[in-house]
Amino acid sequence: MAQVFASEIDADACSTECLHPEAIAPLLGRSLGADGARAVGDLFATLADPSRARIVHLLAITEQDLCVCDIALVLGMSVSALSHQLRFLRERGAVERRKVGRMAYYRLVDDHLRHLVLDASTHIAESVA
Amino acid sequence: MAQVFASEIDADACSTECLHPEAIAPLLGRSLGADGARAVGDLFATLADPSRARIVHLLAITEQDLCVCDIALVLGMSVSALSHQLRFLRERGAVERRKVGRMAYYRLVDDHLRHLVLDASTHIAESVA
DNA sequence: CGAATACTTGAGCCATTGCTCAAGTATACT
DNA sequence: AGTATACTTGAGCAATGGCTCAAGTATTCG
Repeated sequence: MAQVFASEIDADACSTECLHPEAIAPLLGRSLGADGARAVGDLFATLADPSRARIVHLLAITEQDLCVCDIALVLGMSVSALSHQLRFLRERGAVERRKVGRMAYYRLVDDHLRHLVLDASTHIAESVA
Repeated sequence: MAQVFASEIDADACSTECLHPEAIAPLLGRSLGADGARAVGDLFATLADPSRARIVHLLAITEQDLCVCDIALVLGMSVSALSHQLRFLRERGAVERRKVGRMAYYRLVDDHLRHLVLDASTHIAESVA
């Protein structure tokens, strides 16, 4: 298990009195390190933008793959903006492209992302009720 | 269930030929609308920054609440930067503050967020292996 | 009271980001 | 070949975000 540890603590950094050594001692090796935090941040950044959330959600509820033009129509986005975001998603391994003639069909390949976006949207729909 | 629907489709927007009406017809009412997308985006934006991911992760693995100074020490962040992020998290209902004298103790109150960050960090630790 | 501590907050800075616009590539049609 | 279609990409721009720095509040101590 590739646990990512925090960088070593600079114990003299703080002005002593406010610390609770007994509280933080058990946490010292377990906090997210810089690499892990960046990876977690990147994962959630994928869905942190409304446009990408809509794209990923749409692909998550679709059985077949969709061409850029269809996605643009359904979401009401410009083809250019969509293509930029699809590139972003593709570089992060979230979606895959299948080219047929001059069309490009995209589908969601990251199942973790599918569950995240579907859970989140139902969770939000409930809490708004 | 407060399902959020996409804005109505401007069917004439696209230059006809590339569309797959049979593919997009079943999707038309089910895509994430602007409000839902913003809500989903806000949820994931909470964890989309490495610093916030570390803060939320730390509070997620901690039973008791922690004072600002302790968090700053464990994460190696400046107190000011930390306070800004804690304010961000507090305004979104992710964490709560308990004041004792001149200290402020924070704890995670959003269980959805706790599961998200813990699932994500284990998921990432596995995939890095 | 005044000084120190623990935290908060506003201003400003630099980096990032999501978009539009214009141009570019690749495939299909005639 | 030439044009049209489907998508991609780079440049540039306005908006956002996270940080530092400095100042401010509130509580404690002497």
